[in-house]
Amino acid sequence: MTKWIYIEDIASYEDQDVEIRGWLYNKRSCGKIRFLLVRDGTGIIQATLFTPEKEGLLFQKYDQLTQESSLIVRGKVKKDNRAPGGYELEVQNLDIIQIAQDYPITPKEHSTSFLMEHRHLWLRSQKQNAILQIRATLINAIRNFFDDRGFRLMDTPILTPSACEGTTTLFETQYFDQKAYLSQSGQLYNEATAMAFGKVYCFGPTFRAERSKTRRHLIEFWMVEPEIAYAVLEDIIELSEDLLLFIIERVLEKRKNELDILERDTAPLEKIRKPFPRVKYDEAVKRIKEKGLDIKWGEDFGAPHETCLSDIFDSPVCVTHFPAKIKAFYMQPDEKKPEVVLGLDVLASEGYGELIGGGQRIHDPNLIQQKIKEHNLPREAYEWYIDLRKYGSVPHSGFGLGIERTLAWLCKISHIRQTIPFPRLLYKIYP
RNA sequence: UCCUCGGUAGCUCAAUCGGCAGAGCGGGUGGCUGUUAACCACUAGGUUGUAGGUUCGAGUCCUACCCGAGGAGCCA
Repeated sequence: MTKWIYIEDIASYEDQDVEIRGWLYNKRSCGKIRFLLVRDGTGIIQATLFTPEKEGLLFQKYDQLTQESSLIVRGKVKKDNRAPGGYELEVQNLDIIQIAQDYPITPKEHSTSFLMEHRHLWLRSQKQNAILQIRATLINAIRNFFDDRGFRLMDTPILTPSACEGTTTLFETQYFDQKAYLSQSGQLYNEATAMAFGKVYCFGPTFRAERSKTRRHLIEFWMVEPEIAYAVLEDIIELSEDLLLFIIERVLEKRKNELDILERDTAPLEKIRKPFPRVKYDEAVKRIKEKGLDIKWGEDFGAPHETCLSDIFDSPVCVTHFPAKIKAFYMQPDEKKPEVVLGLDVLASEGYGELIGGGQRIHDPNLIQQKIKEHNLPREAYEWYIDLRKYGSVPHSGFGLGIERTLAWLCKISHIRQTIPFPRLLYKIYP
């Protein structure tokens, strides 16, 4: 029996007979030599066919093969500089599993809408494969980061009885005879688990029913949210720096090949060091105005403002101390300047916008009740949340990191829809 | 939701002033002993998004609708 191996491990099998199970990526011929490009999900290898006479069995099989036909090839692994990837397989034996008829994605350019309609097949293409390999590494790095630092994983519910921050952007669904909503953040629940476990994180999908249609938005996206009891703003600024540096380092180390496939220039990522530049909202507004953009104190940043800020610094930037009225009800006011809150946004470099949003939460029981009232939130839905301030309340802080935006930034790809296997976009839920 | 642009062969696009519907890729057939999105020759392939209208004549002009792309607001 020939050993079944994966293409990513091919280098350890030089001059040995192996079996590869995969699909035909492309084929070429030149006289009495034929080339198959076989992919198996972990890579692509060139397989060569030689036959003295053209009517040979291998050539008959070659002629039948079409793009994305499934096949098993057996042969000897050879080092050869002429082969893409440096290794090729001298085929002795070829089994056709199924002939694919008229595979729609040809080795030519296609429009985005066509590729999105065929997302289930587009995943097989080399660049999409590279992006999602990096996604898996990114998620693994994030989990390792928190697990190794003693954070407890706490899964927060996806079906929730009320809004986290407001009610306009939630997907409503039926929960037997009452209404329920798809979670847009695990944060409020994490404030409860942090009081039970000290430091926690949740990792899961979140849903926003906003009618936004930009390269930075998904309707369904994944977010990791750490929350730490007794932590203040400064603590989570440092945590966010350490997290981003760790994932950059890990992705550069493990996914060099995939970043090459994506033609990602990694120099800007390699240059990133801590501490990141820190600006308070007041100063950020001043810097944006100096660059000639229009913004007034009290306004939230738009996409051009975020791009402007990240262009000024050659690194991710921590923006803090925002006006209270543009931030969520639970944000802790600054003691020295109560009209601003101890919020944190980390903006990516290279114009990729907000990666992280978070801050220090209100721990005073009277203040939290006052804010709930001011924001016209239904008090009965927040009784449990108010309890957290009644029974051993402490200062606490946390943030959320968007997985897809982080991945888009790491890969430097233009649109977030390529960073998740099956993106949910405005009005688009197929496939 | 608003603004801008687009819809022609399976795919990506061209078609001058309103005047014969075209090419590359992919498919099929044949050729080539090291190809790199291989190449060369031949070949099949069309209700021009839908519905109206103007005109001797509409892919092209007008109206409505449908679908898509890019951007804005909001956000991670």
